[in-house]
Amino acid sequence: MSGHSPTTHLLERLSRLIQNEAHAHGLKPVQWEILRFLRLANRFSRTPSAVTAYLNLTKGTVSQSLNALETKQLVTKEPVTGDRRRLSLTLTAAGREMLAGDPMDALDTAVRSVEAARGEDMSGGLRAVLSDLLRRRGGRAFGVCRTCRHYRPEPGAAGQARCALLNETLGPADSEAICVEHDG
Amino acid sequence: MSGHSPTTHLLERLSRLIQNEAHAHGLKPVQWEILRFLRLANRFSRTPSAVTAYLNLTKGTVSQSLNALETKQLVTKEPVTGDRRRLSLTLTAAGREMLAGDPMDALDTAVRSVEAARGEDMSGGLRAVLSDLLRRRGGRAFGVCRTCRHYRPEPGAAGQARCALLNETLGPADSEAICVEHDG
DNA sequence: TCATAAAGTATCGACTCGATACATTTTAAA
DNA sequence: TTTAAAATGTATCGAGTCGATACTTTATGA
Repeated sequence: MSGHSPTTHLLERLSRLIQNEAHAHGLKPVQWEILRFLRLANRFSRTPSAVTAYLNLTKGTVSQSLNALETKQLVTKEPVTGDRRRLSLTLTAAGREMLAGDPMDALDTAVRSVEAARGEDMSGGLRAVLSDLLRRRGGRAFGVCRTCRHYRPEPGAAGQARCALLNETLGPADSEAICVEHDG
Repeated sequence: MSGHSPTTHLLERLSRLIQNEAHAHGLKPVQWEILRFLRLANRFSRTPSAVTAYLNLTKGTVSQSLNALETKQLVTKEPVTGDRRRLSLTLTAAGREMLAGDPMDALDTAVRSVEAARGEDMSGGLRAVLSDLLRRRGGRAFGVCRTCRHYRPEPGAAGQARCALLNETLGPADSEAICVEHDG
């Protein structure tokens, strides 16, 4: 008997439920997650290798899944100028449309309603759990540009910034997007 | 851009991480979950249909997964006396041994450490989220015998009880086990 | 009794995913 | 500058996932 703590047990059950729900509209769980990542990632991070790192998948799975998404015309691939090994991924209009029917919206609704009703924000605890796990596994935690050590706000221009690592200018949208190069 | 709330996003990422970690020791995620369920379930609930309902899988997946677990000698199947359609599942000694190396122990460690450090118990909020989702989907929430409407404590005998639905006596271990028939 | 429901099995097809091998291109080192 | 090592992505294998569908056997209830 025995087993895991109540919270762990609930996370396991929620994880299963999330997997179960993620088969909607003819897409597979991983395909949904790739679409969600592409919606959130900045332009330096919309590549197969960033998807691989973020979702902790194998290169093979990502390559296959991207082919499936390309066939469904939800994502396009283009070569990157400057590095001929790389591909740049873009959500098509159909891809964004698909995200409007994201089955995970039900989870989001439940989470928002529970947090509002209980006056409790679980994100701090969950973020700590995720960081702990990723650190133990040696993975990167990722994060949005604005919180990165390479982030340099442009003095005078509100919302404008620069990435000191890639030496690229960042608009307001970039600053709030997920970046593979994020370094806390 | 935009997307889900921070908490939802973290639950999605944790779910992915949990899936990724669940490939240890030659078992697949679902196989691990079946082993965990069998460790927690009472004797009325160690059947393929209970596994199917609890994990929200299809009968086909459960049937296949149980065959795999039986081949690995982690689980045994026996016919049930009284209903010749049913099978009773039992964790073998090797199955319990396998659970000693459960990759989800890492999550449990992280959860316990974070909750202790922050003095925060997330189980209430997570339980509410899970209930909300299950209710919306029409699924049962399950639960342990002791909290069931059919639970009848045996007056005088500490820990002894009876199930009014199945008309069976329950020992202390049964009372704390998950039951498919659980009704809040 | 007899239709219906429930418990499991079997099969198909698309996808997941670790593992391995491979072709290109880039980067760093000698 | 040539060369070795690393990085990006693809291709293939094998076991498993999982919705869908069809089927068998056994219980149950009108």
